[in-house]
Amino acid sequence: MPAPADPLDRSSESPSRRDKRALILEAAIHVFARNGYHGSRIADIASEAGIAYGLVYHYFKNKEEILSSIFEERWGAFLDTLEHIASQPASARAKLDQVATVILGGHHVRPEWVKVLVLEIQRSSRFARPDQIRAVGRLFQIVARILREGQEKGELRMDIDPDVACYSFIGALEIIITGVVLNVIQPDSASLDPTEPSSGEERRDGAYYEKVGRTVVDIFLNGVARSGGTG
Amino acid sequence: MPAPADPLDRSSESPSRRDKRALILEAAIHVFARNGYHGSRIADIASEAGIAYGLVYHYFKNKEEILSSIFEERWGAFLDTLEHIASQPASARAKLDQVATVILGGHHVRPEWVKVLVLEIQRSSRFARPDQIRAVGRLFQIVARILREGQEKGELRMDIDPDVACYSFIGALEIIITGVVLNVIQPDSASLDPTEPSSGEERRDGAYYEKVGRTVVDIFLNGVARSGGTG
Amino acid sequence: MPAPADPLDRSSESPSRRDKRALILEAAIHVFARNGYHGSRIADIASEAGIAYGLVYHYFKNKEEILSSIFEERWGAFLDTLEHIASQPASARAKLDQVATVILGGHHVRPEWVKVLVLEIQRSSRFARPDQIRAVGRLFQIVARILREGQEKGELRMDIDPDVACYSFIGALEIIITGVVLNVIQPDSASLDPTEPSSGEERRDGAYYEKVGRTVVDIFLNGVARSGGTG
Amino acid sequence: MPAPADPLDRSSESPSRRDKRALILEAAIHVFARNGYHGSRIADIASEAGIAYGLVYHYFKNKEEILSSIFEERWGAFLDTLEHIASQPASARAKLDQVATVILGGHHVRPEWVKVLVLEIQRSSRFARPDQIRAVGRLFQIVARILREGQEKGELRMDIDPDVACYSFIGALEIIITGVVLNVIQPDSASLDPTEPSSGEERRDGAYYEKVGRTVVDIFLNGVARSGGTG
DNA sequence: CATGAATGAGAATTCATTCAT
DNA sequence: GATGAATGAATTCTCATTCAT
Repeated sequence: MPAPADPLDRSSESPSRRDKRALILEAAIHVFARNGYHGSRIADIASEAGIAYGLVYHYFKNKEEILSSIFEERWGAFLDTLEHIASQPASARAKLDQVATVILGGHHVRPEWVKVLVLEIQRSSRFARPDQIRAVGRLFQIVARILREGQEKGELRMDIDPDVACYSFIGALEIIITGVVLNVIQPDSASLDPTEPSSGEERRDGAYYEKVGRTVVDIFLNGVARSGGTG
Repeated sequence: MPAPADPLDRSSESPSRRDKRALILEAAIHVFARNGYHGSRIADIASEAGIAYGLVYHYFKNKEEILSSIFEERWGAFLDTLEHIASQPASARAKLDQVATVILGGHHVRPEWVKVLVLEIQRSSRFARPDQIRAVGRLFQIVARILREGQEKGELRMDIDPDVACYSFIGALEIIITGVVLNVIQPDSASLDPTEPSSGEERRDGAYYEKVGRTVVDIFLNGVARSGGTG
Repeated sequence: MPAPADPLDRSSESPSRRDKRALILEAAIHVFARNGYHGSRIADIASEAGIAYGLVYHYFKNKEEILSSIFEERWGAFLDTLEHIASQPASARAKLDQVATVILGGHHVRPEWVKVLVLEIQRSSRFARPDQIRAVGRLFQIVARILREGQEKGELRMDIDPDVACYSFIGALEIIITGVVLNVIQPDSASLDPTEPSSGEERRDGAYYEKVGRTVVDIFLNGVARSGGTG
Repeated sequence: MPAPADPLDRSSESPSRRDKRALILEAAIHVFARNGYHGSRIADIASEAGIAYGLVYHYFKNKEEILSSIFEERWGAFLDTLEHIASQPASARAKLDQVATVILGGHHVRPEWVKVLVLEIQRSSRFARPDQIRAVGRLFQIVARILREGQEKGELRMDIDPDVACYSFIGALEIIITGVVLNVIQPDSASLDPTEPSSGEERRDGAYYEKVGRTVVDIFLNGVARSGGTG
């Protein structure tokens, strides 16, 4: 797999002069990830970014706009990546594999981003603007579309509702991320095949995510029942 | 199925004289569900409970203790119910059916409770004391145990790790609840078989949850792949 | 000197039935001494006294009345003792010796009482009622009277104002008590004649107070100047 | 005596722009003196200083830090002055005269400062951090040193302990200040030689303090006993 | 653009006091 | 008398937001 150009990474946007804004967002992500949205003060973000207190208000109307900016940019990039995956002329299985890789791998590479997206933004969605709700909904739509096209190509069962089935797939991935983020799940070699080569924590986590991703797709496609026939 | 005595309901603890405490918790659940933990003031809880401001502090040390009390009591009851289900001499499939019913039905009957448990507590790493983490972990362990016993009885595939597989099942249910709670998912007749009888919203939601629950279990057991064999 | 029946001690007033009031005062003294007036809650006093919360309000109108009751009773007894000393047909020196013994010894025997009288009441005197002000003033008047009578009997210099001189005497004693109470002064054997017999802390403090008392009276009477003649 | 450049006065530190902090301290001293520490609200201090509520918290962590800042700065300046006096090549008597003048005169010139130092801080064991205790102790050490050097120079009796004797001197001065501060002592012409010229309250108080100061030193040096010899 | 002082609305928490039982 | 639940005013401290420089 050709290093899929980390879809969440925008740090290459030149954090020089014109993009102090990006600097602030980057800092905000770290601070939000560490202390939560409500536990973070503007002052924390400013000092993390190494800039003056009031400057934050030159670039953002208020605290909430920082959060929604993070959402819009990161989530947008994330959706673009998924959209790209969904549009390929590959099998549903291959697409789902890639989706799992992006979602789990995303957390592996940029844990703070995921932490903020999953924990802080989704939770504050109660106050969400309609466009944000819709943006979250698009994730489901994209996966549902993959499934629907899989049905059309005869790869998947016709008697399941793609709009419900997508929950099973996304839910599995999301709960794993949440679990890791909250330290309920501890990615460790314990559940890994010891014959696989492994070096250092970095590698180990990566291996864990790979294995888990494969399992999730496997279960989603084939089910856990013996010989596929209790239904 | 004989309405399994709503396992989350403890309101029968006589909210009369001796249980002002329960009254406050009940009020807090409503308020937290409506405004979120951070958006709720003690004053709101007090007025929702119809008591004086300071009385809240007779029963709870501080705001956070209210939240964790809610968690401990409701989550404990929830786990007890699951434990009971897991201990029955039924098939894995039957148990998973019941688990889905309890989780989705729980939200149907007491949306506020679920809202608070899922959004305010479970997703909040900030309040996570070790014992709370552990309590959340028990949910996974119980489901994993159901799967493991299913394997032992030859009902389920041996080549999947129950500790990972349980994420797929729980994740599916949780994301549905979250979606509904956040209004991303709108339970409506659109995705329902129009031939089923339906009367009023109440009924419609119930039917939706039933159908979704069945689908989730179906997918989890049999997979979405055609004739169970892409893996 | 025949153990002068600890003049501050009223604990023998039978703390049985009719004197729950005394019980509360006793408890209040301990609590005030420990935490200061403002740092003490009615609840603390009640629990120290082993009685119910609200009962305090049966015996005292409010928190302040507790403090002023302590003052009136203890201070009154204290003044009575001094009055008694002043009325004896003894020399001024003998009387001053006794005053020093009562004041320093009082602290030795009932440190809490003195702590409350000196630190809490005197500080709250800013809000004091005129009668309290007057009561404090009586201490000075009594000592001044001792001095005046000493002048009349030719024992003391005529060219000093008894109303000012009494400050020198009382001030010396008070600052010693304050110092000990605040732990600025640590009564220890360091400044004691090592030839004196001493056993245990109790004894050591007592000896310290005795020695200090003698020194204070000595200085007050004879001055610190060489051969009494720099004035 | 050429008005010795009021040693406690630091108001010349330009309370203009850069020293908002000093402005707040000044206001706090007034408010504390008027209402006592516990009777003063941050709001009072802010409004006395003519600034916004929250600005106080820009300069001080909390209410207590305001009090201890007052202590540190004023008491430090006070000790510096005493240190200076003690280091002069003068007689013990002259030094004690100056100490009395500084202490009594300090109250005359800046009654609020003394009120806060004496009533709110010195008598409050609750705020006594070790370094504050030590700072108070230094007052005693300085006076004890004056006495010790007086002994070495043959001016003072050798048979008194300077560490105890200093209590007699400081105690006399302190109780006078306390008395005046608490209105137990009313500086008035009553105890003044009516032949001395006097104009207005200002002058009268000054005269009173001078006379009292001289008496205190006189008694401390020569004692009140006739012909210096009852000991 | 940058800075950080200034503002002030909130919100949590405390606790003296009252009151029903 | 006794109890302790109930009340709610009072106050501290926080922090998003504004603004003068």
